Amino acid sequence: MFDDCLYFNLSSLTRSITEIWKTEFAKLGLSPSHGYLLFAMVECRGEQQKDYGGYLDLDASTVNRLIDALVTKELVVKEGMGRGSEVSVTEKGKKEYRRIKKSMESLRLKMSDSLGEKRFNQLVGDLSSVRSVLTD
Amino acid sequence: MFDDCLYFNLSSLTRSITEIWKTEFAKLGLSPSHGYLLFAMVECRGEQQKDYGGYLDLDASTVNRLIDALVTKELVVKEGMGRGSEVSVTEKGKKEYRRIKKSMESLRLKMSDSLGEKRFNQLVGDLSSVRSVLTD
DNA sequence: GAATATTACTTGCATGCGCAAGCAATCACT
DNA sequence: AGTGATTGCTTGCGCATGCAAGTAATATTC
Repeated sequence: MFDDCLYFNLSSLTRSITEIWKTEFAKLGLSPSHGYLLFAMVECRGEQQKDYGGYLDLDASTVNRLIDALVTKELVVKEGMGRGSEVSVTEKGKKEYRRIKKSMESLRLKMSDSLGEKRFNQLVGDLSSVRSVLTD
Repeated sequence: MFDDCLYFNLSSLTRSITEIWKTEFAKLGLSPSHGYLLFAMVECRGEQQKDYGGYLDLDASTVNRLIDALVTKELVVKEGMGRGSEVSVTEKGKKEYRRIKKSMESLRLKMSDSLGEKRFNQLVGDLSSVRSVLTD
């Protein structure tokens, strides 16, 4: 009924894909968001919380809570509170990063297998292009 | 950083698009989900709750709660509870349906304008095709 | 037609996210 | 340096959604 509808297709597909990502990341005891954030923290260490919000396109408050969860899991440490605070990735966190990277690669492979390389690339390209049009 | 990542692009774009849809539907005092459900209820009246779950790709419990919200807004009525219950759209609901339809058309136009007809169609086609591959 | 199995709706709980308001640190201007 | 503005982190709240367990209606089997 809504097969031609952008909103419906996007919402529905996102739920499916999120489910796949969740299952893969559950092996690491993380949600996808937590994994992506930790990944970003390792790749660009020393950034402020708000910068991660930019990379992940998430609200600052969401990033803040994700970080607190990573602290609880001892994957990162946070020194101080509020504006002055600093976060850094622990050794445990760095190990987790490598697993996260593998999970991401494995997911990419899995999707590219099940959709076909061409369709996969087409989709990601489209999404990225539309995203950049909308965030002008 | 995640520009080539399916999950990131999908999640992020869905948040943007949902925002646009929310803004449009807010004019009707509805959320997109409520609007889409009401739309479906008018187009296929007499279905059971679970069928709408199929059309909208939503869990039965979610549909149930959406319906209860529509009842509160007096857009539909529900007779009975539990398995035997029947839902039907009120006159008020049918009027709302026409506005919803207009909103959907207006959004389609808006997106097709800002993305370009070609890119818009490409994206919707891709999403739909990928969705059908994944729900085999 | 009575017992059992299946199905459909409900409800409680959890997760992910944003917004708005609060608070605290830093900056800018004088 | 002092005052006010800005910025960045925090927290409370609300919304959308799913899953799991409960309940009640219907179907199936004998």
